[in-house]
Amino acid sequence: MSTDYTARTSTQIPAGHSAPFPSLDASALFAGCPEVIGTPFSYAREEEVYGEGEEAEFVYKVVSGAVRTHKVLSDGRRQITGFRLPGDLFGFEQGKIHRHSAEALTDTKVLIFKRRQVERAATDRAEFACQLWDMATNDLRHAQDHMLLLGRRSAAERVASFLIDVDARLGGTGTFALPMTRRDIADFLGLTIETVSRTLSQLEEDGALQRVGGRQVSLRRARLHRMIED
Amino acid sequence: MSTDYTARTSTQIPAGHSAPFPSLDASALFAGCPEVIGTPFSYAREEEVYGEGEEAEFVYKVVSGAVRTHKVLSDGRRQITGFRLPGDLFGFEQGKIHRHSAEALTDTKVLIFKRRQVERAATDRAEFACQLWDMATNDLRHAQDHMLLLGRRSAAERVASFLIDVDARLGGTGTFALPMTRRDIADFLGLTIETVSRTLSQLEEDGALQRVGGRQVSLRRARLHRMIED
DNA sequence: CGAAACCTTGAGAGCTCTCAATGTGAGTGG
DNA sequence: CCACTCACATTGAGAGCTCTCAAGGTTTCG
Repeated sequence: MSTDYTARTSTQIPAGHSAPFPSLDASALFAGCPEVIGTPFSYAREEEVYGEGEEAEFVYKVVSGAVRTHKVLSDGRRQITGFRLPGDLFGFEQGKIHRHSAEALTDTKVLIFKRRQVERAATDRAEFACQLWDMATNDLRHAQDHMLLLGRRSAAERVASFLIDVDARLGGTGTFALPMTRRDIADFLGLTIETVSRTLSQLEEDGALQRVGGRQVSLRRARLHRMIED
Repeated sequence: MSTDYTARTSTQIPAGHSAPFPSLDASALFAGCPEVIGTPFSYAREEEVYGEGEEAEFVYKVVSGAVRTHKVLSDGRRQITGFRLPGDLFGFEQGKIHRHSAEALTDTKVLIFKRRQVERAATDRAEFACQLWDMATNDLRHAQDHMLLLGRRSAAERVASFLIDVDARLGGTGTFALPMTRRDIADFLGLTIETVSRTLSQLEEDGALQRVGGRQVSLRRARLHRMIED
């Protein structure tokens, strides 16, 4: 079985797909801005796109593959704040410095835009600035949903919610391969890898999903939805 | 001793104060937009400003007092996503519906703006739209910081971090009265009121702060900072 | 001064974490 | 093609942190 999640992702997620949790669909964002040209670039699996504290010189649009953004504490504890899939934009900052890190989950292709060019375009064209605003507001909504998950939901609810979200982003068929490791899932959900693993086993035992190998899952979405109630 | 936190807040936080965690300072946001007129309005302590699911017809700017925004699950579990103090703007949504609720912590004065007017102004004036974008990006950064807190920090770290943040927003003197209840603190930090209370007692025992009554605190900021290391 | 809301403290339970061992799958080299 | 290796995932046992339930204390406000 192939481990080329990049290929799988790019076939299952059309460029115009409306992403359920991170960014607003941005496939058309730069369409009317010929002055904002993206440069194609590639990152290998696990390669860093940018690190916390670096100058925020560019913004990025995922073409294929997947990227995680996260923050870390000095003792290594890590919180993944989001996964970016094809069509998503990321790398925007309020100041000049990146306040989080970004790494490629798999081999990933992106378009790179000069931050200053984007800001210039936003300053010149209100419609464009409004799209950026809209995108940020949408990201903020997802962040608030995730705060509720991290602050108030049980491990089973977190995992069920996560599976439903990933399914929706990967086409909504109910059957897919998780494009990230248990560690990434754990660091996104505020759990340990052992708890994620145990919870998946429990969900399978309860008939809420089936697994093939470590990554491939088939969800019984009605049961999972019932577990999160909201 | 007075419990008029509204008055205390409004004297300790100048209108132009740069807020450390929620919104970008927005004191001048509508300055150049005479067509966007805010209507003064007041809310009593514990009064709802808007509820989740309601149409998002207005946006709000705090003049005095304080507001909390939160999400709730059907069984009552609540996650406060932020506290809004004078100068802060809130109530923006990506769609037409509020995805969270907002309530006044204390008697609160706000300026209300018609959402459609704000959007019109953003469409017309790129500079204005950029300010809104910037504000949303700033909110997003704080949301990401809070995800790290909720997902990966211990109760002691959460409380210490919270106290430092509130101190900074209330003037940075190290001595202040908490403008919210233990329940609000707990629901912001993803803890129970008992754990918040126990943690405060422990911090006092460790010499990291002193308390007078339930709300007044004096921080030893160096010690608190040492506890969060990041 | 009295009532109600808020806060603190205690005891025990439970959920998740830690530490450890075993199992599984993908890529590699013989 | 198969054995090997390494990273990843699962499972178990016990500990620990936070929660729940309960009682008592404190503050606020009428």
